[in-house]
Amino acid sequence: MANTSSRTLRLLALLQTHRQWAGAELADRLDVSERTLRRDVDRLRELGYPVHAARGTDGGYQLAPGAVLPPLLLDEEEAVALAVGMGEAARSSITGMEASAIRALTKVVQVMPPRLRRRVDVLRGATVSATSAEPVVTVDVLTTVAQACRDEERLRFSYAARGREPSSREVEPYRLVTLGRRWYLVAYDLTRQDWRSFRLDRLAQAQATGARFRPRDLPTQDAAAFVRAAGGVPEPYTVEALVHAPAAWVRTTVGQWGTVEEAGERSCLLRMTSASLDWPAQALGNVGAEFEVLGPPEFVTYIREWGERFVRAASPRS
Amino acid sequence: MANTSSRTLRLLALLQTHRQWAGAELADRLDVSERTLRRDVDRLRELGYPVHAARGTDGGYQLAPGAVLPPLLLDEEEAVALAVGMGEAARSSITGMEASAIRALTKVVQVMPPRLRRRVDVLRGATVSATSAEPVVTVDVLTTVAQACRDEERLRFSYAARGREPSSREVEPYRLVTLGRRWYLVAYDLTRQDWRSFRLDRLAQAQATGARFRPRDLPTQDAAAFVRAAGGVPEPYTVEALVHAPAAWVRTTVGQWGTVEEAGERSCLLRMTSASLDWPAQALGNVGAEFEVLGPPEFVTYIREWGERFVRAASPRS
DNA sequence: AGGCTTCCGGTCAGAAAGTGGCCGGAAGCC
DNA sequence: GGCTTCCGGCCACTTTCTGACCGGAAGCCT
Repeated sequence: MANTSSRTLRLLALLQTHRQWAGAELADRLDVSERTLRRDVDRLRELGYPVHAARGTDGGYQLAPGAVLPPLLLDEEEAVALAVGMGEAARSSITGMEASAIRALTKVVQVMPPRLRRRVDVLRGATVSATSAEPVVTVDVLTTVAQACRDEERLRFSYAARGREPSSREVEPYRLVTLGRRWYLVAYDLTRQDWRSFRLDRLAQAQATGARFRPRDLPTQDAAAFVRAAGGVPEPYTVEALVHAPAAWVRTTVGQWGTVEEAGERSCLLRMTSASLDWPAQALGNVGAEFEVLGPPEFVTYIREWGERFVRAASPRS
Repeated sequence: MANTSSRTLRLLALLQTHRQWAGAELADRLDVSERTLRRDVDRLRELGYPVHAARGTDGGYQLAPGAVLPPLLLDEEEAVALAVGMGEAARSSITGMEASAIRALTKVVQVMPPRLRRRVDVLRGATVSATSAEPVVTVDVLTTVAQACRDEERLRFSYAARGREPSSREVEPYRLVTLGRRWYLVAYDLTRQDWRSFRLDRLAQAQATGARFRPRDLPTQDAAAFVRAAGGVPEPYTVEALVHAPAAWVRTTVGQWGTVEEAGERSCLLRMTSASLDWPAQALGNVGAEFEVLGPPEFVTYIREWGERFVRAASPRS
């Protein structure tokens, strides 16, 4: 405990929690002489972390942004917040960020004591939010699966295919794919002796067996393509509507969830792809402008019902 | 660089990126003998990080969850994802988690090279999503303000009060408050010689001056109460509706964004507080059940207009 | 300007680690 | 039983770490 490396780490932790630290204070906390503290600071600098020092009456040390990212020293609360936030980010975020979000998530969850993990799941449950009532993928499932893909370890889990009893599976995980706001695992099913795709929200008790394997070649070029091609996976809807508002405005409200094309002077064509209809409906409601639904027919019905329901809700009853 | 502490850290980093590592492999990467590696592992264990070791044909070392959270070693991508995710989490999440989310966010941002910070802001811009077109608080503003509160440092910024020209302010920051999906800073304004609350999305070029101060006593008990009491801040709406669906169901869809009370056998009373009306409208739409809006009147109108708009949108035009 | 506080880094000598090599042992897989 | 892997004691040697003392430089305040 009175180690040098431990002290270096503690110093870094201290520098991360307060912006400014007086030398004497730090030396005191670390229980070393000030001379040694100065040497420790030097050590940090040699490791690439730019510790800034100010002299004078209220001088002190502070950690500045630099070329290398120092190890983050989080407390439990922060770690939980991180896990919850990353779970959310991975699920619904900007294309290209999911992978990094999951990597970060995996790193925290891997070292989190179980009691913290439980807290994460509880909090995530509370976050399902109003956006839609889709089944949630637990952090545990998400991270063990991601980890197994990364480390090329076999995976055992129980899978409840649509309407069927849950069955136990053992697979060689290949890739994690996100499609239409859902997560899928592409894997080689060892009992079925074939490639399969699994919806993560139907998967439970995921566990890496520890057995390593050499990844096989996927028949399809691309894991995402495989999921799309694999039967049984519901094709997401592609919704089209003509919105009577400037394209720029629509673009800012809808953000990245759809594509917008100019159509005439004050109108534009909005196209959104989603596994469910509630999401595009919300988006259109948010735009706040007049629009016409072009398709698909289900969406027309959906919007009409929603509209009628709202009109009824706003009419006083006897 | 050939330091012991640096090596300990690198070992930890390696253990975080792969679940399983063979001893020889690790020794090789760290460029030490296997004996020393074993000692390094021991060192980690002494520091409280439980490194699990398996013997036998494909044995190896792996980092297990333990009592202490080891420092997280993130790469740049992960750090960016973390910042984006935490920014989101802080803004819209479960009560009680914002503070930790912000602390975590501050820690990363503090050490992030500026170029990464820019990437974070770009990505956050893309996340505004369909939920609503509210102005976004930049990470920079959020973190410098949070940091200044924490470290009791004076803060200088430019503030654009409603409809007025931006003016420069110097304050003693007190507390960060989130209210109705918005962020406020409660601070003692040094030029005005009085307590003020500032909306973070109207605040720019925030910068800690470096001058420390001893926090004054806030006249109000609670910073949140102060913001609510402070004139000029628009009171959020409190929306009420009678939903004809089981309370449990409504609770799961609406999550924490509202309170649900049983009302009769198959109905419940849903109450939501929000700065804007679009949010509760979406939530009600999502529930998918019949409902009656009880108030306020603006919301009745809002729902009716939304409903009529949807009905029109679903009707074919000539 | 002068006094104060703070960080800075050289030198020294003793104390404490870290290091590789060697080896017999124990645990898990085939 | 044979293989592979981790384990940890021992030893001699090297390197680093540490606290104490110092003169110096930079920044703040009066």
